Amino acid sequence: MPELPEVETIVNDLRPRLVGRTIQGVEVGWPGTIAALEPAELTRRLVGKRVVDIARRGKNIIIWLFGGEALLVHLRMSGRLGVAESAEEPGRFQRIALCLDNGTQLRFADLRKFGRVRLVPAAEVAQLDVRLGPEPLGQDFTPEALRGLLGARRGHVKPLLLDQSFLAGLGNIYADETLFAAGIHPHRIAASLTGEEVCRLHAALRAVLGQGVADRGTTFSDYRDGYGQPGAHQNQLMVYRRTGQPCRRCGAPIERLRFGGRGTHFCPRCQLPAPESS
DNA sequence: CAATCAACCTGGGTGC
DNA sequence: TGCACCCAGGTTGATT
Repeated sequence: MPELPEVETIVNDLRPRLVGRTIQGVEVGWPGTIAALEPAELTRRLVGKRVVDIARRGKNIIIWLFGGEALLVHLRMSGRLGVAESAEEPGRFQRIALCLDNGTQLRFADLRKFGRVRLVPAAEVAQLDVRLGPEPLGQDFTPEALRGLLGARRGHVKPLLLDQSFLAGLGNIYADETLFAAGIHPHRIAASLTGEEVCRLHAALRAVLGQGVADRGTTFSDYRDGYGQPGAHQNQLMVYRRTGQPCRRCGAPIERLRFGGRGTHFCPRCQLPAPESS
């Protein structure tokens, strides 16, 4: 499900209902979600801890606890995170619930069980900045910065946009939509982009991700915001999962390619391949 | 460095 | 209804 705009929406939704709350209990529905940690051990270390902040880095959700540790949440494909009244039915796919001191619960649900909730020291949160590329909506992410990143790369631009160590937060939907908005064919070699194309790509990243946030994310099936509501950006998509349908700009049928197992959607007329490349 | 593939999981959709 | 596929917002590690 969740790429940068979805995770950003969830974090902003949760902040006012989570910060300042103290954890009073932990319910583990599926131990795989907390990986190596025993449920009893997690409970022991969480009960009594107060949430002091919540933040996003790439697609990671960082729930800061008093004392310096943090819960690092990754939603992967089908994870959901929200606050609900304790009295509400848990739902079939609930994996973890943190009981809070005001009668609500922070609930993590995940149909496919790929998502993870890990209790980590501050040093491990800091490691995110080593592992991940820059934030595409950040102040220091300038067209020049993007040009510098692309210049050394000989690979195709589409899979590069999905590489979290290259740029943090893009997933399959927004990568395809960004390349359409920039008018760049997904098969182009990154280092071959002209200065003008790099500027268009930079502007497209900002515009597409910004609109995704403004629309509160893209919902196909699993994604819900912090209140359990679907997003609205699925109505704005130009190419993603529109194979065979007419391009909303030029009318040509949208085509689909595959890069390392990931479906890639593009308009063959609005996103021309490089003249000499194949 | 670049690319592919298998794993990790469950469910929806389609064609026979 | 059943069954056999293919598809899916992600990441990691092995392999070539």
